[in-house]
Amino acid sequence: MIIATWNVNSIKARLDRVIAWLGARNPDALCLQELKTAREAFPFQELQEAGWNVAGAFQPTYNGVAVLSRHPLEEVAVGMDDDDPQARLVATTVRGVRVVSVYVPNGQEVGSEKYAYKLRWLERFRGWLEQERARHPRLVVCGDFNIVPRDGDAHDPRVWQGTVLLNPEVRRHLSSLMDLGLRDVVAERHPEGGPFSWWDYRAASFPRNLGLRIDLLLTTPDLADRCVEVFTDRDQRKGDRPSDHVPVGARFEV
DNA sequence: ATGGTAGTTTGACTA
Repeated sequence: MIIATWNVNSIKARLDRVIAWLGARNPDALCLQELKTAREAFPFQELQEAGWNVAGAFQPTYNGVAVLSRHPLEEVAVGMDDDDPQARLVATTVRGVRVVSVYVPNGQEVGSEKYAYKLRWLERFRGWLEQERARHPRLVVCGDFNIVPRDGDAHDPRVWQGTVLLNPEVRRHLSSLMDLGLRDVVAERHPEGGPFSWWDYRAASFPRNLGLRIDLLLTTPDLADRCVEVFTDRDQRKGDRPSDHVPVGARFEV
């Protein structure tokens, strides 16, 4: 079973690329982030015609997350609670695995209102995930965490230290999530750090490989023990109109 | 300290 995550930075701008990638990789589930479109304008028809079911949380212009699969999408949950104005979480069960697609707030700048929202969101997410995990022995949280887990996950940690993406406070929040009994399957196969999943569009960051690993798959131990391969599709940062993130995934023998 | 690019949208915001 292959499960992957990809921050596409607009599904409409990336639709051809996403459909081509789905056909080539044929994952059992793909988690998407930054759809940047209202439900009314989401390309359900194109994806359905290509064979993909969709469970999503939508809002115009910003955020938006989805899970795509050829299999039935069971027990869809949109958002952590009913009064969540930002579309940052969707969960569904695929072939007995609880799949959660998240887009953690970026936080913009330490000390800002957006950073306070990021920390509050992570706090709420921990509470939500604790309950979800209790209900689902096989669970994977996929998404853009906007947190650099280890120094080795940054091209130059000194440059990023103290930013919203890399500081002790956000790392404590990530550890707190993992303390619920979740494992970073990509990190376990790359103890030296990396591979990067995001490069800034600016300043020729990709050709200079000034990247970060911020797109993660956290799984319950049951799945982590069955993980036989992880991948980061770096080629998806190349060519015409790439996202600034690339797909990250894992194959599990279940 | 700032700017560099991209997407949505067509001005300003978010990343």
